[in-house]
Amino acid sequence: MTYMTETPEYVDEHARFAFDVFAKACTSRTTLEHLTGRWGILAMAALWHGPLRFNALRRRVEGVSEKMLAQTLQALERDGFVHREAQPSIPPRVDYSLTPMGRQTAGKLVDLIEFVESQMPEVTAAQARHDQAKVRV
Amino acid sequence: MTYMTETPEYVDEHARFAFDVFAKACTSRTTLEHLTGRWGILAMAALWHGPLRFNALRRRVEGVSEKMLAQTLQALERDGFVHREAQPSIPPRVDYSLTPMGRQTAGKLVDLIEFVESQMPEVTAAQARHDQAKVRV
DNA sequence: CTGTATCCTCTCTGATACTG
DNA sequence: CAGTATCAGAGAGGATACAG
Repeated sequence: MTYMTETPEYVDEHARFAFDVFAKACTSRTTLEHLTGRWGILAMAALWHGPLRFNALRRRVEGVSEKMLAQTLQALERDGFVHREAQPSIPPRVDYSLTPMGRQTAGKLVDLIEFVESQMPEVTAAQARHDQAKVRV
Repeated sequence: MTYMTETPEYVDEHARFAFDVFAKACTSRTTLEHLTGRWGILAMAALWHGPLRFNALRRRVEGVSEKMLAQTLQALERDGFVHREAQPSIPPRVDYSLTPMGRQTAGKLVDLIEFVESQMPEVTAAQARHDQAKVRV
């Protein structure tokens, strides 16, 4: 599958770089969505500092249902970002943790979250400006 | 809104850091979703190397409908990541570009995309292992 | 060209109930 | 505790038509 259907006419060195970056994203769109989806990014961030059991994870990611958390974790496990370790005991105990690859990825996600959070005052200000401009019309 | 409803008992320095990171994400969940949503991240990446007009952007983000692209851009513009410049000419011409804040953010998103892409061979291998293990059951 | 408006579909999501 | 199964609603998303 290709996202890029045409090459910009004004391709310079910088543009060529970006073009490649974007083209590469195509093959990984699904995986990327698992990571950046509504619950994926939160689950990864929650696991960032260490392993968690299913219900502990659920409590940390406020608002997630059992179903969605299970679904999210299954996708992330299949992609190799999350490791699932079940102990065949009664009651069952399952620990979720990040794989080495998952850990690197989570680091970048946390970095993104932190950056966005640091910009929230500016975001809020921008929203206010935008809304006020609309009212004037 | 709070995502964290309990403090882990085993909080050490590292965990406390992660805890804070995660707690901070709460206030910016909506903004984060605009950026990491299905079309948001692709639009940001597409604008990474320079301004684009509406339809050029649409062609670069394969599969996006007019409606969703317009919606996505409006959200990103309102949040202050994207600048929209319309020329009152016939036919109309509208250029979209990243604001300074948007540029920094897009950099992190592109970084994430590139990293995930670089891990795709491992992801694919993990998926194959996972699927094969399932079959055995 | 750059959108907006409308209708319609379909997936995502959450609540509930149930199993091992 | 750690899920799975099922159902129903909400909202994302797409196709089409139309406006400026």
